[in-house]
Amino acid sequence: MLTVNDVKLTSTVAFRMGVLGTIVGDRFAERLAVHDVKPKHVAMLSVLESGMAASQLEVAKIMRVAPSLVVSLADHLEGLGAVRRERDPEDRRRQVLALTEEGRGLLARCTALARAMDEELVGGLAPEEEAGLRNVLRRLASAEGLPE
Amino acid sequence: MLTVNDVKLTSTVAFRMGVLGTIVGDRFAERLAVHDVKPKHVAMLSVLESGMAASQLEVAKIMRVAPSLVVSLADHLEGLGAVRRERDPEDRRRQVLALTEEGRGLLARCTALARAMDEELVGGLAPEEEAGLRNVLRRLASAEGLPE
DNA sequence: TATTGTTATACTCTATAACTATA
DNA sequence: TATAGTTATAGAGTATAACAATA
Repeated sequence: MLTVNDVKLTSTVAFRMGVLGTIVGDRFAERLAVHDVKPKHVAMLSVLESGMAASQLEVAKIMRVAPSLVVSLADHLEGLGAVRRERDPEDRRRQVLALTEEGRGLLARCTALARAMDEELVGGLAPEEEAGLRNVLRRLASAEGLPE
Repeated sequence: MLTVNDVKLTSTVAFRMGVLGTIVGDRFAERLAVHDVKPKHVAMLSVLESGMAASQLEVAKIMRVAPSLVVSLADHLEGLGAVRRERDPEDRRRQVLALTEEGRGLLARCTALARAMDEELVGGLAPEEEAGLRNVLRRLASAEGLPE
């Protein structure tokens, strides 16, 4: 082959997803600030709501973060009244995290913020383009072993 | 309305793009390590290659990072022989960053890594799904004012 | 004075390691 | 001894502020 590879870095899926992910994540974080939470706090609420994990160590594994980070996330959410820590009577080492009614409301409010961002993000797309994007994101998330 | 909003946070475009962007970005960073660079270094090479910016302050604006960060990125790339700093004779305050041949080669090798990741990422998609994804990512990037 | 680049400093996020309580 | 959680510490990444050189 005599032709050269002139694909630009910035047009690769990997580079664009990384950059757009950072921008979208930062913007989500800014908006979450009114509720005094960060994306990882909301991710934790979501994990608890799904019932996929209850103890802090289980939550850490699902979220792919260090157990020590779960401690501080849970501390903050507990301070907001969004979660309660309950000792497992069968194994008193385990702290079972329980979503409170306040926590469910907080999750709903944060989800509403994400949906509002979605409208801004995909508002300029044709319906079939939006459907295609959602479908592909769902499949990529699934391929990465992410929940839902 | 009596129905409740039961859209899940994890299925929003905003949340998924943020999470997938982090995963993809981290993976790209891991692979770039063999070339002793990080994503921002490669982004800078790409900006220089595009000719959209030359002075460090211009590069900082295009990349949306602090000027002080451009200093350390340029220091590192200069150490690798990928860029040269040249004082602008017309305004000796300006450091014009010039991509070297070595820098072009480095950019090409890093772009090849991104393309290899693309194949893994979209390999499971149908051709029209992949085309749709690339099209949508290009439009979202454009809407965010990103280059290319 | 204003601007470009640099250096010094501090802050955020998160992981690793040491430690406590329970098993 | 091993495990769940916690606390202490450290590192990466990046911004802000102070500074130097030039305009």
